[in-house]
Amino acid sequence: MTKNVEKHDKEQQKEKENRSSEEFAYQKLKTAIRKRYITRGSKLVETTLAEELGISRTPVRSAIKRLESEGLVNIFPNRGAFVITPTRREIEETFQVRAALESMAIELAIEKASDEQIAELRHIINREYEILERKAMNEYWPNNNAIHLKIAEMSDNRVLFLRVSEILEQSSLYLVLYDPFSRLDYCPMAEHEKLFAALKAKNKAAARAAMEEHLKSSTAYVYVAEEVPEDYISLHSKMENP
Amino acid sequence: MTKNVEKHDKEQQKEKENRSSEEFAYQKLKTAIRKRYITRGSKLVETTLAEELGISRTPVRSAIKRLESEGLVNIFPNRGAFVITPTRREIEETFQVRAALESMAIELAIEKASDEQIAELRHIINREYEILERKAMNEYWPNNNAIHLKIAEMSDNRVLFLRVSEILEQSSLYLVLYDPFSRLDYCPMAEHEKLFAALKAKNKAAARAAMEEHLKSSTAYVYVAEEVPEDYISLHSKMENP
DNA sequence: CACTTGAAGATTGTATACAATTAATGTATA
DNA sequence: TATACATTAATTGTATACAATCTTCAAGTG
Repeated sequence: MTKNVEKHDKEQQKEKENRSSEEFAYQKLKTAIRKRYITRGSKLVETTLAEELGISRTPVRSAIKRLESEGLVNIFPNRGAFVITPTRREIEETFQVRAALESMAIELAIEKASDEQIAELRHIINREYEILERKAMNEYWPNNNAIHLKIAEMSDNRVLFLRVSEILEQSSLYLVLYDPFSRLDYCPMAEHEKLFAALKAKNKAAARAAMEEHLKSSTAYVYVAEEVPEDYISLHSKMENP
Repeated sequence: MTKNVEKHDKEQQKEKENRSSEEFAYQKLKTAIRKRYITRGSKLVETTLAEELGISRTPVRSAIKRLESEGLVNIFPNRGAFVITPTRREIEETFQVRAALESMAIELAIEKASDEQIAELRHIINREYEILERKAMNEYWPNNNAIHLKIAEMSDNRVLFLRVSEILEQSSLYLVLYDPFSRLDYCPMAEHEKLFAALKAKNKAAARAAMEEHLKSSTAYVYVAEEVPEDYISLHSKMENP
């Protein structure tokens, strides 16, 4: 399950330079999960990963804990760490929380944003069209996230920005985990345009409504391959093991 | 600075039983920070703490990382971990985010709460009067937090509940860190009654307004002993060292 | 046959030793 | 005197060894 983590002794050494081993392990694991080299529910065995990455268990262990605190992994004491398997309910709940944060962000953005920031946002949204034209699907999600991050940044509330970053990372992983072919038959450009229009017009109510609508429809497109029983794994709670 | 962490060899061994060393260190450190045995801005030296707690550096290090992920500590790579010194701005931003989460929570609570849960909430609020009559100040904050947690629980959204728990813990620490005598000349009973009334009447708009008002006035009572320059320490950002 | 029981192996949790980095101190030099 | 540099001490980061715990699976028991 965890064999697909790349391993090229020399190159890895290079990548590792100027980074702590823990940071290195963290990045590798995170991208391995996001790119689904490690599938949902699979166990992260410390010794195996340490060997594959060419470092010791200590930084690997540390990296796994960090991934847990970010909600990408569940740790069961004395039993091991597993990539999350979110339930339908968890996904919906997460998007609901995300909506609360992001709709506040866009309201604040209307108050605080500078013209430069609005222009930058426009630019990122434009890039979305271009990416889809080129069918460069691997660039799609980063750019989509950049749109939401930009809005959070415009709120001029650092704490809010950090919280949005976290939950954005988590919720976009949900989409990835359950999308078997990175199909993306869901194109939110119209919704992004609505967001932008309301923001530019400084219409708070419309902006909030557009954000809530956008995130609600995002949730709907999560493809839950096999319905997971509701009590299967609960985020951050140490229950039974898969 | 970190000398006041208690150390009674035998008792500690007992407390430690049935818990991992890391959990033990985490709890000890957390309460030491909350009770201000370790003051804000002070450095957490791994070897010292390990000796004081009678365990090795490994679990101490791990516990510190956990505290960082919860926002009670800042870690500067290769330099050490420090108890947070939040700026006025950070505090206000945090309360603003908290308001977004909790006002959503109370709206959902109006939809979902059972009569039993409402009765339980009433009970916790009543206990507040009783605690203040007895002047049992050490019971005050836990009970106050219990009120907010109960409302979050009533939302029937586990993800939201966890996020509220986190930010509640963080923001109540802010109050503690800057309140030199645990004076508590601020009595939010009237505000809690407003929350309850709106909840019971199932009036969403009033409930949201009451929550926002309540948290806004809480912020105002944070006593920032010495104004910290705005760029002093930024939460979660690795900048210069105190 | 279902259900315990009990080693043996695998994996996590902790301690400790060593390496790398930073902070502190003292000395030389302009 | 102030500044730059070098040396030393202190602290963090990583590797490895050992201990505790869980999982597995086979043998025994009702």
